[in-house]
Amino acid sequence: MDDKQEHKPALEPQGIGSLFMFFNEVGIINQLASSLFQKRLADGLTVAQFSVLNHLTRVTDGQTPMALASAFQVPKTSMTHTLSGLEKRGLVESRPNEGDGRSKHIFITTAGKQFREQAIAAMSNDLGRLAERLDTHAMLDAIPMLAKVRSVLDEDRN
Amino acid sequence: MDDKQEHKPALEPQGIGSLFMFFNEVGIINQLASSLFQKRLADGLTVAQFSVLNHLTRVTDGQTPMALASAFQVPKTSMTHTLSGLEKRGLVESRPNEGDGRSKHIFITTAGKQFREQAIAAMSNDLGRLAERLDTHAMLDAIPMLAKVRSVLDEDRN
DNA sequence: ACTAAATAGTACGACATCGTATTAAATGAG
DNA sequence: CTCATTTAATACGATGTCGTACTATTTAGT
Repeated sequence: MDDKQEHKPALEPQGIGSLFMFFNEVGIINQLASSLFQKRLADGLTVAQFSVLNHLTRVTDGQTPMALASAFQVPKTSMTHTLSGLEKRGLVESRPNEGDGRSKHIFITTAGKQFREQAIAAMSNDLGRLAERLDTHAMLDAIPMLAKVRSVLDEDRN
Repeated sequence: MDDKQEHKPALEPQGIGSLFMFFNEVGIINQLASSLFQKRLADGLTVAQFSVLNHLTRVTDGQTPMALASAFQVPKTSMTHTLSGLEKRGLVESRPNEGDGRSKHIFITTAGKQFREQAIAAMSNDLGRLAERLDTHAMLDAIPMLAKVRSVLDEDRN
């Protein structure tokens, strides 16, 4: 009787260690990739700011700050800070949200599009150099699994 | 003649986009996992500090700060900061490095080991809950690929 | 319509990260 | 042995991130 746990043993020690290893690798990859990208961004732009420009171009333009915060899973206050830097440099512009006076819409500007393209050009050499040494096929195959992990983590936090 | 680039086209646009997507997912997973772990760490300890305790326990004790910085791929100044917090709380202790007066060795203390075990216990519920919804097998299978990406990024930065 | 609760965004403060410069010790060239 | 170079660690400052509190506006319940 008492050899059975309440719910379940959570996870055998080995599995816990392996999951730690997984998140550990993810953390280091993020660190290294971010600092690599950072070096290619002119004018002191951050990776977070570049990601927003990228999102506005590749996914949808005219999003609200809140929608952007949700898309990147960062606190809204972080997004406010990120956007303020972009707006100060004229890479995005905000327009009022008719129908909701609390909110606004963020649009990428012509300068923002140019900046993004120049940044991507600067990064393409790095990506090409890395692609020679990486198993890009395995990386792309892993994207659905990563997306799944992401969405489970997202739903889990309350 | 002039329709050929200097080295190579770096990467076709589609491949670039996919790599961005890969690093994007990695970034968000890291964000969500870190904030989840953070909540379970008592006394305001950071994930970085917990990772060091974990490393000293699971890999090697008595490392130098420089070796730890290399293991986690963070700047040595970040590691100095991380360690100072751990030492202030008595979770690690430093002893002089006989044979090299510039350096020192970092050892986990009994309190540090206890803290780590308590933190892992606090996290195991979360990990178990997540493991029910995740394809942990696919995640573990991906670890070698992640390690490869990590090591290529590491060797690449000069 | 009216008031309470929810929501978008911001202000502010705490702090973790990291780049640059500095100090101290070890290494190497001559 | 001496001096230049390299290396380990730290001090310091800048800044990105994020939690808490606040304001303004919308939504909902009665």
